Amino acid sequence: MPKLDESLLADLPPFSLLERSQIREILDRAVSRRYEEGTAIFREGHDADRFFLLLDGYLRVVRSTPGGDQVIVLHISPGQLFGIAPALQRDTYPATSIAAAESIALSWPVSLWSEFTARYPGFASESYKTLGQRLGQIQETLTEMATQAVEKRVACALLRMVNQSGRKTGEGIEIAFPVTRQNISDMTGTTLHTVSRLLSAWQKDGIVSSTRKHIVVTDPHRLVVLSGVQG
DNA sequence: TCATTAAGTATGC
DNA sequence: GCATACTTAATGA
Repeated sequence: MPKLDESLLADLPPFSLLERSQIREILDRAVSRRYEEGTAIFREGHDADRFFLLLDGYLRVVRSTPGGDQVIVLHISPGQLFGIAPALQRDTYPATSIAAAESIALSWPVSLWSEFTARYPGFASESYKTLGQRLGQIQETLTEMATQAVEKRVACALLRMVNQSGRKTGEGIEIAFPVTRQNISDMTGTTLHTVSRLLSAWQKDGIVSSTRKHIVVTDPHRLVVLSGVQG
């Protein structure tokens, strides 16, 4: 187990109000683990015995329908808590978390949740704040799915990933983790064929540039226009 | 407008 | 060289 430094947590919202010594206590009780791309950190319906913090990498949060197809509910970026079933009064995980890229996460036993929220100022409020933000985002994409045409949904999905993980390159802003057409169709409720056609067309128009599992948005503004922000 | 089917090419371990 | 990712056209709801 590598030695963990306090500076890992000091700047993250759930810990930003804490003393150095408090962060040390929290870190001393954490387990750090690395996850290969494609690995599940935990699965929907399983016993929620731990909660997690993503230090590095990206996660897909996935729910499976009875029919067998899966829906990508949201993505987790570094610095975010996840698998916080105890905050939802649940004893099983409501969704599956998969490493979209190689990732590193800390985790603690759920038994520590009540202790953390009680002892550390700001931990609880920050946790519920991120939960609230996630709920809002899910509701937004839900109404988007119900009301918008496929092209707009795919444009929105790309923009969301860019906003969450985008890094600037020479040609534009690239999505920082591997994404397939299938992944995007799982986020937008369409087929990989439709996503492929849209991306091909946008590439021809100079809006995006993509290779296998890798997408760069070369003209974010036009993608925003396609996403149908009203105006 | 979009899913489905089907049949192909490209890419990377 | 095989599995996986991706492309494209045709058809029909």
